[in-house]
Amino acid sequence: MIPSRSEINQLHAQLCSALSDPIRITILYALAEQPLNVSQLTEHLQAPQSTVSRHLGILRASGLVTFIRLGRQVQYTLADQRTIEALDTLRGILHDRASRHASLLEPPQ
Amino acid sequence: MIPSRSEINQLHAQLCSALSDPIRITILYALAEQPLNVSQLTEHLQAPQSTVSRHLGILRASGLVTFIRLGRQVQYTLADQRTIEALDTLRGILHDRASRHASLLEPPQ
DNA sequence: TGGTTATATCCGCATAACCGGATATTGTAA
DNA sequence: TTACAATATCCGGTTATGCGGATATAACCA
Repeated sequence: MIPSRSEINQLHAQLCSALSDPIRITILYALAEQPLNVSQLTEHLQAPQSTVSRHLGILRASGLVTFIRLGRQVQYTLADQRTIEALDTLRGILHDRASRHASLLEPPQ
Repeated sequence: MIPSRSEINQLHAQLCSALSDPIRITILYALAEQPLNVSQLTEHLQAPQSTVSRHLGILRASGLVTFIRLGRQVQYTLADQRTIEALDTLRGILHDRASRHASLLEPPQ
């Protein structure tokens, strides 16, 4: 069954919406450095454990992270480095936007 | 004023959430080909005009598109080609996921 | 088994996002 | 001006998303 263009856009949008939360973005960048378990992420994010777990559930459901149980911890791993690539590309847009605004405040050379 | 990391992530998430709708994704890919006015987009999307206009408003607010009035039309343009770059990167993830699933259904070589 | 730790899920509530018909606004041309 | 075309905004209703305390589940240890 070949997915229609609109079905692809639907999935594409779902993937983007998994990225559209500051906590989830923070989690993804943290996991890009190294796999981490829920306690470590909770510590790093300074957010309630249930909140972190909920966001991890969303990232899991979207396939952006994988996890394995290690004893009583659950360790999460970034599933695909391209996620960071895409986030970095978008961050580049923000960066340029910011520096353009900043330059308006500077005196002309 | 240097934005904090969490402020950046907030903006980053806002940018992603502008991408997290199938209609807006379709609009962005269409504008990547050429600038289009609202009527042309409405025709292309086969959606109510008010819906298209609302989505364009969101893309405008997020800075992903720009527009100029040409007579009584308003022509929209993709603001930054990197938007498509990021979308394509994410689409690559989807693509690989799909072909991985598909290969499970194929008989082994 | 009983207790403790790590994580996930539940729940009620608050906020945000989407939809599309109806209406307002803006521009053009007769 | 009046009429029409193109676009934006309003409105009310529905659905999705986020929050975090409380609770359930799973694994480990004594």
